[in-house]
Amino acid sequence: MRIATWNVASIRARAALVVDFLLREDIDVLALQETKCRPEQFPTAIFEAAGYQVVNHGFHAFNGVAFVSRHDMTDVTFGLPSLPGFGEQCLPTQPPGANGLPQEARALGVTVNGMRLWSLYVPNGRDLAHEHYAYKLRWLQALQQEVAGWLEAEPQLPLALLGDWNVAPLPSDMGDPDFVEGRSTHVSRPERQAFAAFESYLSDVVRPYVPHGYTFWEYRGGKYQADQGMRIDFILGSEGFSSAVTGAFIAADERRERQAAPGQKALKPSDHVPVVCEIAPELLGQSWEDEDDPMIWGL
DNA sequence: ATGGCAATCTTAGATTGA
Repeated sequence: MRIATWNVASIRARAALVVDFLLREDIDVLALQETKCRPEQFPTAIFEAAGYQVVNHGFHAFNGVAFVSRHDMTDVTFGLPSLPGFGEQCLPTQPPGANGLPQEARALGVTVNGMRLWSLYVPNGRDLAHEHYAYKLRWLQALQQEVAGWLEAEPQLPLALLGDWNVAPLPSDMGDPDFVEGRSTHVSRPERQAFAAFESYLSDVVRPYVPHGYTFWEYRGGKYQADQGMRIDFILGSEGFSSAVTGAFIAADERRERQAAPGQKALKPSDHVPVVCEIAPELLGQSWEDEDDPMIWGL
């Protein structure tokens, strides 16, 4: 089965493109970020008509995370109280985060076929001197501590964190000349250290299959045409998840501009593209620790 | 070159994104 993540930059503007992608690439479960809508505004019917169930989390026209899945989703978790919030004042529907500021719709958890999956939209940070940057680092640290706790309690858990991490972990992940180490977000040492902290428990399940490739290209300045992108969307898996991954790809073609059909509105692409991994469900929950079992060699 | 592109709501200029 195929599991994917995609920052769609508005699900209402992109629903037809997303459904087309799901069917064309035979995707079973898709984690979405930047849905940019409240739950009742989500275009659920178009996904259900295509055979997908929908779970989504959003407070207003910013942020927003969701899952669409061909398989049943259980244990739906809307956000994590340990994560900090951001902004001025909570809406009536919006609980406070760990710091008392409004919790944002950036984390959604579901369980599918025994896999624990999270759709995550990491704050972008805006600028190294902006309070949003400090929020980003605190948010990542709080999430990492949650993950550590989950895996200490259940080391074999097939867990995957899918989403827009807004960090380019390696120098080769940053191809946008406007982003410079020491001056820009996404490439700073604290952000890269915050990302690396997850790799004590999880591994990037796509990198082994796609050593180089971007997942985002800025709309402005012809950056896609110049291939000045960045790799900031990742699927990080626990051992119990990673050991079931049999392939992966980045659907970079989804960043292309498409011709509008005659009389139709043009379908503009998201500035992010989908990241996909292939899972062999029968391998889920295995771990290197299983290799401690006695084995007979060379007979 | 502090622009440029896209989506949203406070509809026409501000805000957010990365």
